[in-house]
Amino acid sequence: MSIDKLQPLKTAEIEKISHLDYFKIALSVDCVIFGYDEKELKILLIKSDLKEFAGLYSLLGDLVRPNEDLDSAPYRVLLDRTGMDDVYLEQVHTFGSLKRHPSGRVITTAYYSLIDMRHHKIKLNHYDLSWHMVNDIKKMAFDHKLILNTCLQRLRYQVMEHPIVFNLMQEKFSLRELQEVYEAILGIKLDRRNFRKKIAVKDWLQDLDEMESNLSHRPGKLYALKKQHKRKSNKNQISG
Amino acid sequence: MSIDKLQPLKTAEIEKISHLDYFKIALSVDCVIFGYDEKELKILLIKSDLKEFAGLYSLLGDLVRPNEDLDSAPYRVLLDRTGMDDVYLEQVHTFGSLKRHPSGRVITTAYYSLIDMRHHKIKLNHYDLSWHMVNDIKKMAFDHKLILNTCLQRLRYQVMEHPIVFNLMQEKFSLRELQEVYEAILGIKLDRRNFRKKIAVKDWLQDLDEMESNLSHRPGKLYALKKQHKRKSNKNQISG
DNA sequence: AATCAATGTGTCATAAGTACATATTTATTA
DNA sequence: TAATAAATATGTACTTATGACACATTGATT
Repeated sequence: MSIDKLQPLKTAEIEKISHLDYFKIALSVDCVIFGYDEKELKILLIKSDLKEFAGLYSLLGDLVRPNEDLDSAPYRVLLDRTGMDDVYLEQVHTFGSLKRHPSGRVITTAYYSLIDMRHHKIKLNHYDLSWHMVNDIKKMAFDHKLILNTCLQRLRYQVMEHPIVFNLMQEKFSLRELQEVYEAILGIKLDRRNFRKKIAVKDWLQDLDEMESNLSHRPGKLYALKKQHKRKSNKNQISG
Repeated sequence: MSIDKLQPLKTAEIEKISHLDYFKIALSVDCVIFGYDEKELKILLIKSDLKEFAGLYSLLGDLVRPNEDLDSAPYRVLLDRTGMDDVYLEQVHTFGSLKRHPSGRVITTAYYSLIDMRHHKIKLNHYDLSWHMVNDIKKMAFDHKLILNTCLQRLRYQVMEHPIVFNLMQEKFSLRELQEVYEAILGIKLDRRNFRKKIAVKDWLQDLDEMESNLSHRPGKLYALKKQHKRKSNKNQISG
């Protein structure tokens, strides 16, 4: 069930539960799913089917089920929509202004995720899903543009602190490719020499003693994320 | 109505609303209210009245009302409990594991706040409220120790980036007093000379050309937070 | 006048950040 | 096969931030 499909409550239904005043609020999760392709940061969106938001896209979300942990809900959404279950996911913020959802009182917790698009072109058509360039997005359904901005801000902060960009990369990559991902995320050009110094200090990379191939210029060395940093899923982080 | 007082739903009631499956989850806010006194970081707590947590303390929280913004709820809680309405408040994380509340499915969004204890000793007795040394707290009701830790971590991070400690201070203060607050929050001793350098760079302080008095040693200069940084309340930040 | 207890300040060494240029390697093509 | 194009790989000098550390000064107390 998609949040988009949640219809306004009929008065009778509201009456029925009004003695349980505090169970009138529904809770959802929304996933800001970042991908990377053709040197651009992308985001996975679904066409909104609410008439209020005709033609607009919204984040992938769903109502939290009464019998599931909040932090499990976005994993379920991602599994359903992308078929992936070993993704990086981080809770960012909870959005709960009264008027944010036209169909009723829905508070949503936003998560962001990084996934390697090349491995998951699979289920897209099932659901009207599509990838969009983050930079091109002007307007979205609900308050989803705000949610996107908040998550992007968090991603930009996290990206230099933790080895998370590697969720967007193939197993083997050159330093140029890595730099291009950083540039796409941060939205700025980086100096190649300083970038390499910064990455070298972090000690995240394993030199594979292999080279790129099939390029029309000098190939670069290939690297992989060191094993000890490969915990793509963080299902077992703080949660309560 | 306090969350503590939320009783387990009787089966009949659950039946009545079961067709509205997704309105079975209640949403609350919990406030981690930091104070500072006698060179110690304190936190404002209330005695839990749930038998499951007899003798334990819990955070100040309440259910979010169907007609209030999520981000307004902690302001209401603080106003009710402390009489303050111009406090610093920041949303930190939402906790939603299935088993976190013994009385039913309650998901809670945690906020932290910094308030100057000296101005708000007022309403404490009304509510069984009391200040506790953060360092002494071993066990709390619900998952509130986890929430406290998460908020403390966030506070420690924020404190060097933004001029928020001043919410714990009187209008006029010496650099020594300021350093003591930082030490209490961070839980470490700081070098006086390096601390002063760091603060000087931030350009937060107004030199008042006044001195401390009534000390049995050399008095220090008094400072105040510069006007442009005095936005104690951040009610109008991101929210959606 | 001497002592106590704190304030106020500066330097040096190290680490991190930034701007910037040259030699090297491979594929291409003339 | 030699020259060219396009990218890789790398180092230095400058600036800024961080951390360790010591001494002179002020005001209250004895």
